Amino acid sequence: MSEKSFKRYTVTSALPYANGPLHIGHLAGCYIPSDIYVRYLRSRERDVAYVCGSDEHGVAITIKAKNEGITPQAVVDRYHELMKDSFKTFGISFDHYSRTSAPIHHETAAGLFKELYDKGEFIEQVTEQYYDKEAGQFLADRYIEGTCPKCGYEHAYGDQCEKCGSSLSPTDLINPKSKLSGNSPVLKETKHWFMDLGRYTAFLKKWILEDHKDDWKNNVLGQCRSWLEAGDGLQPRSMTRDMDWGIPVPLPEAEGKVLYVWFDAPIGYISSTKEWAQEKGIDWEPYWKDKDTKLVHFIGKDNIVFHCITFPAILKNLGDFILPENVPANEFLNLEGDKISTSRNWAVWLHEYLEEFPGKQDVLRYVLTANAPETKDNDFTWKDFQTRNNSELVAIYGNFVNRAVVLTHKFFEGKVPERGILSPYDLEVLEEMADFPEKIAQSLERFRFREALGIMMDFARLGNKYLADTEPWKVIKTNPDRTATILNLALNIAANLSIVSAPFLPFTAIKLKETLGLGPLLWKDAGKDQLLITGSEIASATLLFDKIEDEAVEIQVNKLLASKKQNELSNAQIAPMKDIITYDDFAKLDMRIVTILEAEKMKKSKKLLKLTVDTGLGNRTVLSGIAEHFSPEELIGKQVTMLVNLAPRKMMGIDSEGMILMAEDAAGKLKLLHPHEPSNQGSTIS
RNA sequence: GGCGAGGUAGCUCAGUCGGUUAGAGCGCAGGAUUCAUAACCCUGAGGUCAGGGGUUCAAUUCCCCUCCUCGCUACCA
Repeated sequence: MSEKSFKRYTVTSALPYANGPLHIGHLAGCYIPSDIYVRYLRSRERDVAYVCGSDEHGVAITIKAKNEGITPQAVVDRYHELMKDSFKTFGISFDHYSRTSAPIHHETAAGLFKELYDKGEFIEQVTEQYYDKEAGQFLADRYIEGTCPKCGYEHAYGDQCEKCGSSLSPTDLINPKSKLSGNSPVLKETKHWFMDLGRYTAFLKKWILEDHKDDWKNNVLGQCRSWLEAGDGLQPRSMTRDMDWGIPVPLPEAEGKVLYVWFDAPIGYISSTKEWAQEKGIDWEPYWKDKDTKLVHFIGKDNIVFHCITFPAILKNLGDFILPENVPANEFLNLEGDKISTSRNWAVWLHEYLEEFPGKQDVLRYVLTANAPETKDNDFTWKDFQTRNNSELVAIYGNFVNRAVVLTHKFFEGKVPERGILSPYDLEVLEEMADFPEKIAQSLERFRFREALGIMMDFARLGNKYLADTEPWKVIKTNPDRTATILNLALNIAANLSIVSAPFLPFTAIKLKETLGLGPLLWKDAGKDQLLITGSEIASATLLFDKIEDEAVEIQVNKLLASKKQNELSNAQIAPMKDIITYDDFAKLDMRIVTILEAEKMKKSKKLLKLTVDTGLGNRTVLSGIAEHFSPEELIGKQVTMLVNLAPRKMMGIDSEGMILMAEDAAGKLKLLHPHEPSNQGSTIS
């Protein structure tokens, strides 16, 4: 298979779900690798359609909309624009970025559903599902919560108990509750259309486990095997859902039902291709139906089953569609040791990165490629981000280019010096240089992006070594001609670097080409040793990469720590209720609204403030252990709550005649309690 | 629980269809150097290949067991 040469390529990246912004996990998982791959293919002048789009259906979006009190359309509009914009700024070079709410997608998905229906592909089944009367909708398993029958955990989901890990079905739950309304759902009959995936088992086993056992990634094969060789085999899977958000099922008896989002989402690749072809005025079909087209799906590991089992089964049934040649799924990226989570705000958001690190797209692209979770989950840390920038991009790549350019300006007035006789060492270096493009290409063709990037950096190292070994800054004193040859070669190495690094670092490659005054160059030019015209001017040196200082990294780490703290707060245990008291117990407390007249720090005390308050009954002195939370100035004039009949207590030689009441949050931070509008001094509280 | 992927140097990862001294980058130490963003270049130290058992002349690699991380487990996407 891998030996086959293809006429064209259709490359897809997982459609990002439009219920939140993009983060580094998305990028590392599939957008950066696919973009590198596609940029490489284009450089090789291959015919490519690189398509993607926002995935805008599914129950999660309707719930988000409900929670925010807006329409699902408003949710997806917001995130579609944000994601599209972020991708563009970040340099993900889709040929087309569509969305699943687009009319062309509705038509395409409904049309293909109908085609399968007409072929008799679906099994109709009436089942009983939980229905939330108040919310007026059927509930996905995930949105039912109840007590786990196996371990008694009270917040088990309808599909799984997080505590004991057992898989459940919603009817197993004891005392099920809708997560939408909190009510007890009722069972209600509903009809759905199922694909009988079991019919494809033999075909899928041969296609994946035999035909692709050598060229698909281990993690992908393993995941497929676990489905295909499961004890019960592949089960029929419902392709429709009871919902009002999505693509209506194109059947008269399917009122109030939409296509399952995993039926329609992969078809989004097809409709995106159609939309692109339409705009370009070309035929979309060869990109999906010609046997000479190589279809590649870039996804994260959570999507393997849909791209390797369900979608191929659909394509297979449709008959004239091709199947993916490869599905190079990546594992997951963690962030500073914890898994990335949208709901916990534990993420580096792309749109924020682009604002906070303007012009540093390539740095993130580099770091996420160098540390891509290709074979196992990986960890992104800001420290690593800084180190890779400073000691790899700046010190190796940027430094080499800078040296070559600066030396050329210093010794040859910024003109490409003439090449003279080549030394044996020169020839050796040129020979080595000529091997790099093919080595990088081979790694890229095999989806080994980390490896390819490493080889690219080795090429930059070769440049540095060449300068270190030939020492043009010394040779210039005795032999200007030889120096000219050295710098001519060094500049040619830099020119080559601009070609082979372009898929990984597109912004940098452009800057480098501009600096060297190069025209458009293709992969086939890489390895050549005379890309520059002797005597042509090169621009003065600009730094391709800047150092990232500790402060910039600290800001990011602190931002994450703040998220973590916020999470702890929202998850904090509420203090249990104290013992019941009588009204008489309560009535003994004399609490009043008082005004703080004076406030000063107690000498020799970290915690105590000395306050003078007007209680309406006269002024009192109160010592309060709040100095770490409030400055004296911010307290003066404030009306607060005070327990006035607390027995006086001497602290640091002063009598404290009462107690200011405070609320304490989970983080131990104190908050004043004051009346919502000014009150008379001494107003009682009961 | 079942299935799958992973556990290799301080860190991030290669690798091993069983075979001399297990590799790379970064980090660290030393050297050299000064064209370059104190960068480059050279050298070096660092590993019970998660743990235990087995097969074998030989195991990091194959088999079994245990531990740890992550994913999937079919209505989240």
